[in-house]
Amino acid sequence: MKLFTFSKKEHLCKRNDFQNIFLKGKSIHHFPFRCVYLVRPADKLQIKIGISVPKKTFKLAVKRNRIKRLIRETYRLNKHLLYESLQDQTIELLLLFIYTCKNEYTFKEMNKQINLLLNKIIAKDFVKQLKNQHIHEK
RNA sequence: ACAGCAAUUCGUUCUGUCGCUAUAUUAAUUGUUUGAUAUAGAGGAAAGUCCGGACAACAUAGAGCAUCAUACUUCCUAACGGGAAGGACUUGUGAAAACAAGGACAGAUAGUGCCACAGAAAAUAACCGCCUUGAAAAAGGUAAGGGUGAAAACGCGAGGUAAGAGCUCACGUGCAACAUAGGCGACUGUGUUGUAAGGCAAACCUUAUGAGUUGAAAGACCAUGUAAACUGAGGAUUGAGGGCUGCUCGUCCGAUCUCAGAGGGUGGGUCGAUAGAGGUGUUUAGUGAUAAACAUCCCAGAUAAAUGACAGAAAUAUUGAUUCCAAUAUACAGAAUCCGGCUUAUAGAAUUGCUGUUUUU
Repeated sequence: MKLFTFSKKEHLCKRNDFQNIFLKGKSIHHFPFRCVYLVRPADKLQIKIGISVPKKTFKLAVKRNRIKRLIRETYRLNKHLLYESLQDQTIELLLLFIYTCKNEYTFKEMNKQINLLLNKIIAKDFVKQLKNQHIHEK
């Protein structure tokens, strides 16, 4: 697998997925983001992400597009961190990045923050969480 | 040369690396897909969603009322509340001729209503004044003069009269009708006759013309699903109920019906949907909007939503420096069924025209 691609498979596309994330997901805060995540059992490692920039803080579509593209680009360049560390785990990981800052970040700053955020995510023990979820459901 | 106004056009460019979406070709794969190569990939406003159409649904003719929109003329257009050319009006400049700008430019003699303050009175109006009658109080006549106001008896002169008054007349002004000349027409010129107490329709309203409603989340097909399924109630041509226009009528459907309830499932794909009232160029017709003919081109198609990021160079502007340097900035803004307009936002650049100032000849 190539490292720096970002195709449609890795996008969140279904409306159900979004609803599920908002209903059941847990969140990590790392300024300027709020990251909501949801773990599901699966055959292989699969990571899907969505990006959301609220209309309240950025009223112009141009600015929202710009921020989305920056986040997507920085994720694309940093996502190998996630894949390398979670290689062996058989889970489906849904991530939703919500941009909460009111100012625009430059590429360099964004890159740095995304890097830190991904490291935070890696530190979580997803397998354990999955087990706990199963127990709760039962 | 500079500044201002108006109109039109454009609205950063190039290279490299890494990505995204679509299409075509090709290789692999049962297939879903994956790889490689090539090509294409936001705007003048894509925006506001304000008008007008195309398109689709509402089984199917229609009528009236209500409601909404429009309102000088002719033309353009698929259509328009848009545009072009013109007319009258208002405003500005000007001695005039003329030039420029502006817009909800039908009706106030169908009716109702309103007209702040001031003023006697704001629409069948007499306060002061003037005149007549009368002893007086008062009554009557009078719109010449005064005063108020945004607006008050058409202006001015003569006749006339008790005083006055378009009461009469001359010269003008406005309005209406008719005739006549010009113009397709709005309208303009001239003449005759009549008439003379305001304004507001961006108050209701009247007249004329137009509009069936909804809106791509329209709609069609495929897949999934026990899906024309279950329970209860209603109802028979003497008409329940329904047919996506607010009401009335008409008309049509009408048990494979309607209403209510409980519970379950889907919420995915393909089409619609990108070759069009298309673009570009030339010629012809027309004052012009625009139309016709010929040639040529194919030019975004996403769906939690592609069209990007980084690095370097160039261009332009500003600031600092002072001689080829440095720093900063590069507007408004992102397609979502598609077209034609309107409106609003917009750094900067170019062209043309007009006006002003300065310099030179």
